[in-house]
Amino acid sequence: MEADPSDKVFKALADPGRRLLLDRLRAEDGQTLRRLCEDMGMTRQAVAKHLRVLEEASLVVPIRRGREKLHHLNPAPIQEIADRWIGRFDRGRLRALADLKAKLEGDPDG
Amino acid sequence: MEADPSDKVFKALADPGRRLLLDRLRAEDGQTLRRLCEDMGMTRQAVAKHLRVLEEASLVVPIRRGREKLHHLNPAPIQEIADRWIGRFDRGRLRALADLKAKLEGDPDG
DNA sequence: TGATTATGCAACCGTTCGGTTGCGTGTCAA
DNA sequence: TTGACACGCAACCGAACGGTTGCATAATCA
Repeated sequence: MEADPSDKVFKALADPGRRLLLDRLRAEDGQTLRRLCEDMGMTRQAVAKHLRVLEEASLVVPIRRGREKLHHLNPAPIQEIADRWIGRFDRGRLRALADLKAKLEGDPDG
Repeated sequence: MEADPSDKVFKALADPGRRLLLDRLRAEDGQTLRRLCEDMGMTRQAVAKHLRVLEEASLVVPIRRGREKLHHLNPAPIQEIADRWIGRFDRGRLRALADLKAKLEGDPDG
């Protein structure tokens, strides 16, 4: 039902825990699940679920190394969103905000 | 519990319907609720709920005009995310993707 | 005034989400 | 070979989500 491929990325980014995981992988790439569980305040299985969501959004690429699974960050989908989607709201439109503020202040009854 | 002010923005962007509403407001700013309901495939109340989420994320600013409510797009929070958060995953890191691909291809067993 | 229009409010409902517990499987090391 | 370690799988649970229906309220117009 959902054709937009970037939808998974948006949904994956919607959770603060998952954003934290991305931050941690950015700080140190290729960490193991056990390692990523530290200071997350939740069980290993919960973290594994979050990582799975990130994997399905292609934000994290897992590499099996013997009995452990190294998680690698893939920033490409985020850049894609920044370029394709957020780029639409370019800085030129930010001028509209000033206009809006002026309108709000000059027309207090709404 | 959630201190991050940008969390609401991420969550608001997580729904494709809400992203569509932002797109429509980008195409034509200051639309009424009734207008925004057209071709959304859901009831007015559902659209109103989505708009409320966008308002609480400061992505949409409503202005009452008599009995109707004009919805104005505020791209600032999106730019904020693009600058503050997505900016961390700068293009320099995209080189890591090539390295990762090489690693995956050169080490097929994972 | 009275009908119509634009919106708000609230209860309700099925599904998804974030998290847990419990158990199974494969890998490494003594 | 045995035990510990890293991980996967699945059932379960409460809360949040996306959407509906029904009714109330305020502004406009004939």
